Amino acid sequence: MAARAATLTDVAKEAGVSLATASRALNGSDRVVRAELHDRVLAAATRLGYSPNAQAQSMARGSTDLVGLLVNDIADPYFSTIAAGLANAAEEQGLLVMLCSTAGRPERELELLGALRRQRGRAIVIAGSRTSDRSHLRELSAQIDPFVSSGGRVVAISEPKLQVDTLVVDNRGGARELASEIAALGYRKPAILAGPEQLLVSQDRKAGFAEGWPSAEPVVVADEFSRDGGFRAMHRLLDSGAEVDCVFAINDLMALGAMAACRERDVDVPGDLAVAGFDDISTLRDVTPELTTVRLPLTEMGHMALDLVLGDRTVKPRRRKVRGEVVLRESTPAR
Amino acid sequence: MAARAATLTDVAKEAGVSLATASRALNGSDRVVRAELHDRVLAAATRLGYSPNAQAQSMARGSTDLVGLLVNDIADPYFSTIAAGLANAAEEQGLLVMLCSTAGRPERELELLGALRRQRGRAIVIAGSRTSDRSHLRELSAQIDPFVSSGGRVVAISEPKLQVDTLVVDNRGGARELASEIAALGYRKPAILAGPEQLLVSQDRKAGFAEGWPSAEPVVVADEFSRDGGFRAMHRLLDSGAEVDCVFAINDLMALGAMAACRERDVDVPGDLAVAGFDDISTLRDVTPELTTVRLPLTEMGHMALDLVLGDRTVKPRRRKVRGEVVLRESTPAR
DNA sequence: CTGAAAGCGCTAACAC
DNA sequence: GTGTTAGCGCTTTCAG
Repeated sequence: MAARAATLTDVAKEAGVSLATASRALNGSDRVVRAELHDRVLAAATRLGYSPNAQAQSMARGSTDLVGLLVNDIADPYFSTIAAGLANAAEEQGLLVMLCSTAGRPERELELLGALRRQRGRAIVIAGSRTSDRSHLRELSAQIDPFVSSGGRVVAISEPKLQVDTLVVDNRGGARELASEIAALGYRKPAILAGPEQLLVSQDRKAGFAEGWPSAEPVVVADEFSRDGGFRAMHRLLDSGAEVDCVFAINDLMALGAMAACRERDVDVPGDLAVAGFDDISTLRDVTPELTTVRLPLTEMGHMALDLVLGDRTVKPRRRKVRGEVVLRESTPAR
Repeated sequence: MAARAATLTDVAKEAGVSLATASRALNGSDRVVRAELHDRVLAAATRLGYSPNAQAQSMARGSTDLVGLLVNDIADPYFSTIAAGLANAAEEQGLLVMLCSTAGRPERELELLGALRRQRGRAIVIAGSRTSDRSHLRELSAQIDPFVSSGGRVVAISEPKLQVDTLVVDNRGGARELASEIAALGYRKPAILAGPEQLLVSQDRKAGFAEGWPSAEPVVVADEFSRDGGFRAMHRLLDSGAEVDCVFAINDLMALGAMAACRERDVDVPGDLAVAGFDDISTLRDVTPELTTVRLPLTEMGHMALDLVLGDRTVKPRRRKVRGEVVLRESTPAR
């Protein structure tokens, strides 16, 4: 019934003090309030079930305790792990995370970025891969630039395409190393299960793998950046009759789908075909055969992103490189 | 440099109109603004890179576009899938999700709930399981009650322990059915890998399974509610030498850990031991052997939670039951 | 140490 | 149609 939440004015009245005093007592201002009044205010606040209005506080103070997070799909373990790292780091600093998920539609990025900007968070973390779409990039910048020049901060976890601080994932290097390690195991005929053409992660990992492979040009099949995409891509690869002895799926989820497809077609992994992924998603560490992959420190990346975006701002667009570590497991045995 | 973001006043001045007109042009108020002025305002806004201040808007309007989400661990696929469903549903309604993750420390729930309350969101979704800790429950209520009675809305996805709208997951019924279906397959000596004693999910699923099992009392080993917990619990179960032909892990993650432990000890699943889980986490649908489990419509639950919490509020604490569906797969073949 | 009052950026009566 | 103005709940000078 009580349609209205208790305000600071209510508390002040209840405690018989001024608004200013109530404010000072409830939040550690530099001014000190006499112990007796202090207690009276606190008691009144409790009695009224008072909770400060964060919106009003940020208006008055001119700053918020929010940080925005923009991801492609929060259900994807890649992003949810980063989100977890970020949420923890944010919590340590007393910040709240505003979550936006484009649910796989990169067009939505713009709109959601706008929503995040309106919230006037201290910082915005953009965690999805960039695409090669130049006009989209321009539109993003049109949101980002005014936000930044009015004191907002933005960090991207991706390819360094935006003029903002960036946690640059070394996709290319990781894939290159993976390729050469797999080649060293004795494989000769590689295929790549790629994601959507415009996604830079996909391009970079694909290019890196090709670079790292000593001789043959890998066969490439592209599909969605998901378990189902990997499943379909693998089926198409098998249908094509291409002669292949190992498959690099652009991420673990696709690798998972690929292995499922192999199982369905009675292709033995790794007997008939070796499979490798990228990311090292933790829930996938127990699949059989254990998946060779490139480990990314996802949780830590969440932390790092916040550190970067909240850190010293003297240098303008700062880059921080994140390297992956090749983890060879059962799915790519030595031949 | 420009330390200040453009305000509506700036835009109005730039366009040579009044504040009110600028406001009306930028947001579809019921008042109509003459086309020419309208365009002038829009142009000015673009020129200035204007973005409305959501905080100020909510203050003036007296309502926000926020919904809070409180989870135990956003990296856990159970929660991230619910979060994805919720985020999508929220987006459809033009709402933003504020995410808080207790990171496995239920004590933090209180504090985070307070933070969410301060934000004055339209609604708060509490997605973690309740515990049997009565004093904690009371403290939660102390936060929730004033929020609700001042017009806020709260929905829990869990056991109906809080006096708020609740999406009640039928853990007990699901586990009961699972037990009887597994028993019908010919198993005789069950064990349960449970989670922390105080967590009601764990209690309910355990009790349900025991109820559904026709004869023997299942052996119970408890550990953390995670992959590693399942791993350790299974090792302890095997160490104990208990004679067991099937294991019910209280959730899929624990089941995953349990299977990993079996692999390590050369216990064949399902040859030597059948394993079942609960939740039907999507990334785990491809593990081998395929895991028998109870499927929960997690994404949909996110949607439902928002519907429930935003829906008609005439009836006070409403309950909506979510039933799981037993999915028998390779990990529990007929004997 | 305490109180009065001026905003923070915006919306929504209320006038014209 | 458009403009004026009074708040929304809080912090923070500025006086006392």
